[in-house]
Amino acid sequence: MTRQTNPDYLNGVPELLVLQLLARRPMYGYELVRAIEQTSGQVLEFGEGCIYPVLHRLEKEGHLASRRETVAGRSRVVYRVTAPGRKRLAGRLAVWRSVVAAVDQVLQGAQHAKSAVS
Amino acid sequence: MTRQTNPDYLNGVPELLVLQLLARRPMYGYELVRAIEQTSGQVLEFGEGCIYPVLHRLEKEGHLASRRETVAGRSRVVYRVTAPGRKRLAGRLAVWRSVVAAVDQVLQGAQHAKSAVS
DNA sequence: TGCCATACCTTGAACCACGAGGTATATCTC
DNA sequence: GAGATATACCTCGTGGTTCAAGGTATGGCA
Repeated sequence: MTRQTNPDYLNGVPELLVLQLLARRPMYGYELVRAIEQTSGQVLEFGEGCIYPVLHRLEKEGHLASRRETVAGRSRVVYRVTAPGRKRLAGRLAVWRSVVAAVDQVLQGAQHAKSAVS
Repeated sequence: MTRQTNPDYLNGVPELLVLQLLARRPMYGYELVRAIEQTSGQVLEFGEGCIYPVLHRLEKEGHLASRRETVAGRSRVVYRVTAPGRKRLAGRLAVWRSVVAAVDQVLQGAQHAKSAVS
């Protein structure tokens, strides 16, 4: 009960951030987990158990492509965004912005959004 | 797969909006569903199957209080926010804003938040 | 040698929005 | 007055997703 751990409001956010970060430059899973953590100032902390499944799913859907790389004896799976992936990113980004705008509208207004007039 | 219906990013949003709308004035369930739909410009469409459970849970937790009302032969359950409810609203609002800020930070920045030089 | 950080992965549980379905009354239409 | 529509309440089952925890393996450091 109570569910006091993490804040929520996060549904779909991992995928959005993964796509955006990878659109900037190819990265590997462990790196992504750290990048999200640091860049958000520790506000967003998606574990590996969240990020890896997202990566695998996106790759299976054709939105990401992966390539194995070995650096200093360590094997990494580096992901990059494909063309369909960029389209998906654009879509998810638009949805995110519209949702945030809609929530803010309900939070603030409510009185003026009724039916134009005033 | 597919899951193309609604955008997501919505986890916990219904509770936030319900608390905020009720903090403005008491309302009943059906009215809340409509209000959210209209005010958000049809972007957010939480069904009754989403709102009613939220209302019941919040009331059970003491964040809402209800009162039966009969208008034109129609029975309504009107909810209002309690003092603990207002505290919860403040908290959820703060979390929402911090999450949105964090997501935007990751979406935009990332290059300057790294660690200076490379 | 032992420990920690890196780097990958899977599994199980919990949660939540959603759709579909169910009841009942008032009003509007034909 | 018969039927459809709108109001108003409610519950249940499903599916997707985040999260915590655990599991494997290698390299660097003390």
